[in-house]
Amino acid sequence: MGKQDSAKAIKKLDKLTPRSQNQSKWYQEVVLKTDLADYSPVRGCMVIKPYGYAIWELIQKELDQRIVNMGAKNAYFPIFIPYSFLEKEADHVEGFAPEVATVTHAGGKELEEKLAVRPTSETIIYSMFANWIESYRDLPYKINQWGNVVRWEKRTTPFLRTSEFLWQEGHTLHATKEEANIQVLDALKVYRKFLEDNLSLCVVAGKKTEAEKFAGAEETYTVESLMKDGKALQVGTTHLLSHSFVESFGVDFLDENGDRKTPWATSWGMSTRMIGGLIMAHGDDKGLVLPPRVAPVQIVIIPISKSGDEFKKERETLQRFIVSAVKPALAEVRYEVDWSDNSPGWKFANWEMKGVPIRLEIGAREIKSGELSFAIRFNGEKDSIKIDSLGEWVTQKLAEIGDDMLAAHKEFTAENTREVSSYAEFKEVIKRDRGYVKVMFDQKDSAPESEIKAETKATTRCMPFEEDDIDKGLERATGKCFYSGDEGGAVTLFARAY
RNA sequence: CGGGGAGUAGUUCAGUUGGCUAGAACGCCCGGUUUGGGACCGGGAGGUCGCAGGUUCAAGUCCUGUCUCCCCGACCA
Repeated sequence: MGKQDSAKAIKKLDKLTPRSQNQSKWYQEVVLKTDLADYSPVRGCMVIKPYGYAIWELIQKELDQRIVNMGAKNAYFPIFIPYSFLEKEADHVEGFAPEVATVTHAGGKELEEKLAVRPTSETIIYSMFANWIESYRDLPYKINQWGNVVRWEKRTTPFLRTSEFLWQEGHTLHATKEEANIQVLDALKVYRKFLEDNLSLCVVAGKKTEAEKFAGAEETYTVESLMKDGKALQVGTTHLLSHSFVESFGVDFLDENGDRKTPWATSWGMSTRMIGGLIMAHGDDKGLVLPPRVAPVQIVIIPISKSGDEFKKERETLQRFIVSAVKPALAEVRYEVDWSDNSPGWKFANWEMKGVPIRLEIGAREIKSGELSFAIRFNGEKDSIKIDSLGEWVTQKLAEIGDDMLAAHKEFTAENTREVSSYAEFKEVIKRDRGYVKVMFDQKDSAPESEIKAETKATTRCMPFEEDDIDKGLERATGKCFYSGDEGGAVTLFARAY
């Protein structure tokens, strides 16, 4: 092996491990090499770096608007919760106790009462609601909080499951159960629409089984998304809490007749896990593929020019061209011009890894012809566009890429949703194809679910809505349970999940 | 938390039965040549070998503890 060969061989090591070769190594490298995040000295916690945080900020901005449009007002509650608060709701503490971090010492002394670092904020929020709600005129009462929570998970992965994560949690109170129910489904609709519009993620909406619902909820709804490796990811949840928490913390109100009533509560949340979903649902061998709406850089411009003094004029011409002819057309767009010293090939590969939706190449050729060369990250399309129509084209193209990515993910999800009628077939499909497996299942007793999980690693993801339409209610079809064979099975999706 | 693997430069790794001033490549900085799919030459900076103890004349290397990461399970947004 010559010197050059060995350098080349080593350089290859610096490249991204192809997704097709080693999924988990790929994921880890994408997160680190694209500068989304870094590990921290504390187990399971990650540092979200500027590129990753920019995605989160774009997510926040858009989602926050939609939440506010549902009538929620933003507020902030403390991260510390008296531990006894968690214990007031038996199911809640039972569900969360194993993963709660607690503060036992502060100010150099042992605390009289230990403090829980919130794993979720229901308890502290409803304890405050008890003071704030007095009359039916105060209802509905809708609060949203952007914050962080801590859950001491046994096994962590950046974005998909971290000890601390950032999220949004909405908490609402309503005069009637019907209203609360509508709120729970409205939030679910907002989540789905948001994920489709902004993250180009196809999701299945549905209701969780008894075994899978939130600790303390009467009903839990979910939006689940299928990752490219055939495993499902719960991207968002909404809970009909009904009277739990509310009763424990003594929240009540006087109705029109002066009668003391208990309001009906809901809560709902989505987290930085969404970013993990983005990576896993859209990424490919070359790295990230970002949907334009949440791409911190939507367009990267690679100037192609010779260096050296004799070409200084050429570079200046190129720069002037970019400033005068290109930049005005990109006024509404997040773009970056990469003037770094790296070679064009390196820049192409690097920005592809970072998932930038559109690349423009601009050199002497483009200046001469008045047509800019472009490449689309998502499908590899390469062509050129007249400089005069650049502005219009960019707006339309970015929207189109978002739509196409969603369409592709919808197709993928449909292709990987399979119906089976027997457990034998179920096991085979889960093992061979993964994806969603649609069955008739009787979920009233949780034992079968844990048996199936133990044997196949697959869990119930949800009981979907009729025709995938949240307004139509859950699928009404019933039949024999594929597992027990008894009547009373309802349409249920299983999958291996993150 | 159980089973397995790993921690040496920013990264990937080498480092012999414990033995001289701990190495390489890539990356980074400086100078120059380059630029349409991961360019090249010359020079340079960068390490208390994860951390804490111990054994020894001598520890990156052996022992104990501990922390973090990766893979597999049980817990989960």
